This record gives sequence, structure tokens and C-alpha cells, in this order.
Amino acid sequence: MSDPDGERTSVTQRAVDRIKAMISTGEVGPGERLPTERDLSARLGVSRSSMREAIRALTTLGVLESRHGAGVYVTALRPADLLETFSVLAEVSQGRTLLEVLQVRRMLEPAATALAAARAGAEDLDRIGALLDRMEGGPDVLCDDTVTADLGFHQAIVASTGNATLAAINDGLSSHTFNARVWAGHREAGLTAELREDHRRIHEALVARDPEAARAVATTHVLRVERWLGAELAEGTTEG
Amino acid sequence: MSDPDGERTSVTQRAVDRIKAMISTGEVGPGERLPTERDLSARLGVSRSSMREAIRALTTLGVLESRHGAGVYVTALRPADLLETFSVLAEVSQGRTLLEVLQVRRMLEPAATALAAARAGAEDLDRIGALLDRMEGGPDVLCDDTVTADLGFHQAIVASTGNATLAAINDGLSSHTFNARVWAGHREAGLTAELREDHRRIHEALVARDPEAARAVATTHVLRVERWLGAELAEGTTEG
DNA sequence: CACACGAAAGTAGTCCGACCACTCCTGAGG
DNA sequence: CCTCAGGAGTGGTCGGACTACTTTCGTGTG
Repeated sequence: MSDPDGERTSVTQRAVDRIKAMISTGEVGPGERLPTERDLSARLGVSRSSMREAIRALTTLGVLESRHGAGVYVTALRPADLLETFSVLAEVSQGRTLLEVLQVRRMLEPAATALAAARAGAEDLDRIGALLDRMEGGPDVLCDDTVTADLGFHQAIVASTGNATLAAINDGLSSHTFNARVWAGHREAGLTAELREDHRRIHEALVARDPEAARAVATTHVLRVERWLGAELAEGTTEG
Repeated sequence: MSDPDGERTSVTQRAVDRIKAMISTGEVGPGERLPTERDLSARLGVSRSSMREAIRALTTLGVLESRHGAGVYVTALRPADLLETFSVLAEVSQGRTLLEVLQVRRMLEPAATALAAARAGAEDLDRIGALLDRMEGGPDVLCDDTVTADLGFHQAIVASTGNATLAAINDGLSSHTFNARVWAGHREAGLTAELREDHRRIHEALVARDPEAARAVATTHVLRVERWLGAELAEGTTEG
């Protein structure tokens, strides 16, 4: 009867925790190489299979990086490394969750754009301007490149705030497939001009170094997309 | 998708993509059970070991859930499921990244608190009030419970916005250990009164259903913590 | 001596088969 | 009808063998 509720953690989970601990205590630092899978499994007293699953879990989290034939390394542990998994949200989100994501972006993007207006360097503005031109390249053709440029445009803005964590989170809230839907939807409604106008005004506010204007235009932009999505969701009844 | 000449992806990664595709196409929906590991590995032509690693990766991402002896299930795919890994960021962040995290919270929490002031229901306000009382319970003792109540206080507020995605993200940006540091630091400086005052005023703004006041107080609160962290980091010369 | 090349050692990736631990269903017994 | 023991099915763990890749180092050539 000695405490039947004892530790139920699986062998693999314990291995995950041990490796995490090795990193927390500084036994292995960012960029450094771990012992081999065989060494680790022997040292922790687990099979290599379980150790591999543990490594796979930490690899998925962005904490470790496996290089075939070379070894297992700790990543730089930068926000971008750890938030790569974040994109899964935007990938699988549908319906109501997509609206929630946009609502979060309505909180972040205006603030981020305002910050960018204050902080962006000359080369940042150049890159943003180039992406703007690329977006306006094909007047009516909604090629994949337009969507990609749109995505890059917003990412470049957020990146120019100098806050890598913010940039990583915002990236995770955006997805290529969703952006493609937005452009296609606006094209059907003949509203692509509004989207382009938003982007142009955002760029103007940035080069003018006008945070308040940047915030206002960014808000307008996200709200426009949000309203469109709301209408889109209201139409289709079958939204998984 | 079609990569005719490449095909450099690992077997396990292909298995991950296949399972993801099964979910995207609706072949298996949220909450449903997948075929057994043995079935899946046979169907996709990979070994059970590789299939297990693929399942482990998707389990880590919060997409799948393995139940010993029962089977592998697709999660509800709620934001909270998919963003559970997000907390790793707050766990391992130090120094500069911690400041970045706080900067993001300074963008999110004021907007979220304002939204909560408009949307929170009576039971939400009750829960928030109860947590406020719990925080004020021990006058000077900085027991673990105070930190936990503080964490719960902010989580309850964000949750009462009704935006589960926002709540999950905000949770990921908060961590118990960091909160404990904040309380300990403010206690040393004799500034716990300010923290308590912030919380009380946030609660007042919520019950008064005053979004603008809520936004202002929340901003003040995050800024206070941010300024404290900045000073704390400036003291310790050792930068991560 | 400098450099390129190839062999060899070491590493992660994959596969197989066996067994253990747990869950769920079934059917006999009360 | 309910209870509970048993079995079938499932994920969890293990050990070993083999493959594919990377790195290193010694050898040979210029």
C-alpha cells in the first residue's frame, strides 16, 4: 500500500526531463553537442529507442537539432527556434479559431507597426519597400508571389522592431494558405485595391516615422481582413 | 508539395506529413482515434519505430494524444492544445529575451484587459475577485500561493475575454518561476504594495466595466514589471 | 611541402522482433 | 441486474542489426 499513485511518468518522458535538466544546469550550452544517442541511453539507463523518442520530442520543440552522421546539438535557443512549432496553429486553425487568431493580430500588429515606425533602420525600410513593389508587380494576376510578398511585407515590418520574440509570434499567427484565401476572396469582391492601399499607407507611415499613423493604418488593415473573414464564415455553413 | 527530384526528407518526417494530411483532409477528425501504430506503419510502409517517432513528434505538437493501451487520438485541436509547447519559451528565456517577452505582453495584456472589461461575465468577475483575495491573503509572507494566485489572476482575466487563442498565448508568455522572481524582487525593494495596488485597480476597472481604465492600469502594471526587470538585468553584468 | 583523395571510424536513421504494461470488452458467476 | 475475472488488443520499452551520412586522418600525388 505504499502510495499507489506514485510516479507514472514514462521512461521516455523521464529522458526528456533529464536532457532538459542538462541544458538548464548548463551541463550543455546552446550550440554545443550532446553525447551520442548510445551514450545517453546507456547513461540514463534507457533503451536507444526511448532515447530517440525523447530526442525527437525535444527536436520538435526546437530545443535540440539532430544532424545525420554528425551528432545531436542544442539549438541557439533563440525565440525563433523555440517558436517554430507555433506555426502549427495557423496551419490547422479553422473557423472560429481563425477569428481568434485575427483578433490577437489586431492587438499585436498595430503596436508592432507603431514600434517599427520608430525603430526601423534605412535598410529595413528598403526591404519593406521592395516587398511592396513586388506585391504591386502583377496588377491583376494573383500569382503565388503576391501572397508571398504580402507575408514577407508584414514579417519584415515586425522584424524591424528588433524584437525577435514578437516577430516569431507574429509569424506563427500568419500562414500562406490563409493569406492566399484573403487575396482570392478580396479579388472576387473586387476589393484588392483596398488591400494595396492599406499596404501603401502603412509603408508611408513607416518612412514618415509616424508611429500613430502606422498604428491606425495597421488597425484598419487587420480589421478589414477580420471583417472579410467574418462574412466568409457566415456564408459557408460547413466550417469544420 | 510535389517534390519529384528532391525526396531528401526522412522517413519519419514523411510519416508526420502523412498523418498531418489525414487530419487536414478530414480522414480523421478532432477527438477521433487513429489506426493502431502497427496498422499505420504497415499502411505507410515504414517501421513501427519510425511511426512511433512520428507520433511522438505530433504528440509533442499537441496534435495527437497517445493513451496507453487504448490507442492514439487526435486532440480537440483547440488553441490550448496546440500552444502547450509555447510555455517552453517562458521557461528557458533569460536576459534580453525576457525583456522581449514582456514587451509582447505590454502589447497584449492592456488590449486583453480592456476586452475583458467589456465581456467578462459575473462568474468571471467572481473568480477574478477570489484570486485577488487569495493574493492579499498573506500580508507579508511571499508563499508560493501568492505567486500562483497572481498567475491565475491574469490568466482568468485573459480567459474571460472568450478568446481561447489569446488566453493560450498569454499563458505561454507567463511563467511561475519568473513571477516568483518578480515578487521576490519587489519585496526586497519594498514595492509589493504597488503590485497589490495595480491588481486591485485592475479588478475595479473590470467590475466597473471600464475598458479604457482597464487598459491604462494594465499598461501601468506591465510597465512596472518591465522597468523592474530592466534594472535587475542592468545590475547583473553577466548577460546571457 | 601543400593539396586532393580515399579509407576508416563514428554517428544518426531505419528496421525487426520480442516482450511488458495498460485498457477495454466479454462472458461467466453471483 | 450487477460484479468481476479473464482475454484480446493496444501503446510502451527493449536489444540488436543494418544503412546512410559526416568527419577525420592518413596516404599518395602534384
